[in-house]
Amino acid sequence: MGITKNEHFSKEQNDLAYLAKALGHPARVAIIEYLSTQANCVCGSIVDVIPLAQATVSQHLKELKQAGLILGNVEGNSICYCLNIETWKKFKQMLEPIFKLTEQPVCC
Amino acid sequence: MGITKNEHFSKEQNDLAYLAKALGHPARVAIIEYLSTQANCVCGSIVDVIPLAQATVSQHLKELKQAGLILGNVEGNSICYCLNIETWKKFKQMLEPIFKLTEQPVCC
DNA sequence: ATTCTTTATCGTAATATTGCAATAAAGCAA
DNA sequence: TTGCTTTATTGCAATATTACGATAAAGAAT
Repeated sequence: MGITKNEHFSKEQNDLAYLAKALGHPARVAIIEYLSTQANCVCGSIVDVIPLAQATVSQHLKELKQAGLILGNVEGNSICYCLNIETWKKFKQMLEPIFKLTEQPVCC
Repeated sequence: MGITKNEHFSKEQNDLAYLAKALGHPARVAIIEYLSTQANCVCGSIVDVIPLAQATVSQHLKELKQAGLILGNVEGNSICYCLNIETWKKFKQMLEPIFKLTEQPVCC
């Protein structure tokens, strides 16, 4: 059907899935990686860095913003984007219990 | 178009996106969390734990297997699933550079 | 005022995803 | 063998996603 049955799952499960889904496209990974390598917020260069049409990049930025993974501030003519650290902290916390298991010996 | 233009992005970016996408559904998050709370591999109870039809659960398990996030071994009548620790290690390593940034003060 | 730059939105087409009923396949139980 | 249990696969319908051209909106530059 294409529609996800969120209602059967916990808020935490839906939240983690939503963040993971937002990161689940190479263009959005590229945007996040680009932002993470810049010391400050990035104004107006994302469209030049991502090899997709401007409309498509804008759409991906919108999704990342909706998921809370990035922030966008209007700065005169252009828009400055940066990582939303608070959301990334939550993302990290949600994955940590599973990542912890990778430090232990394999069970089977 | 629904089709993703992978070829414009690096293998690393595509790999990370693929893992994130595999986790980008609450049912798949629920499956992973269930497996992560069991001490050993889980044989035949996943269908009872996930509130979706058997065919749908099977489909989600297939996607997780394809992404390498879980392993499935035939055990007589049923199939035993467990987390694929090696892939989770890679997943962790790929996210670590971004997660590291959450430990620093916000830039702007 | 007009033009340029930058980003968002709309409309559309192609493809992917989600979900389930029905059915198949493969082993166990009687 | 016959039936039961468990999981996979097929086929289908409904919805979501991806991508882009065209256009709008808003400020900057001339």
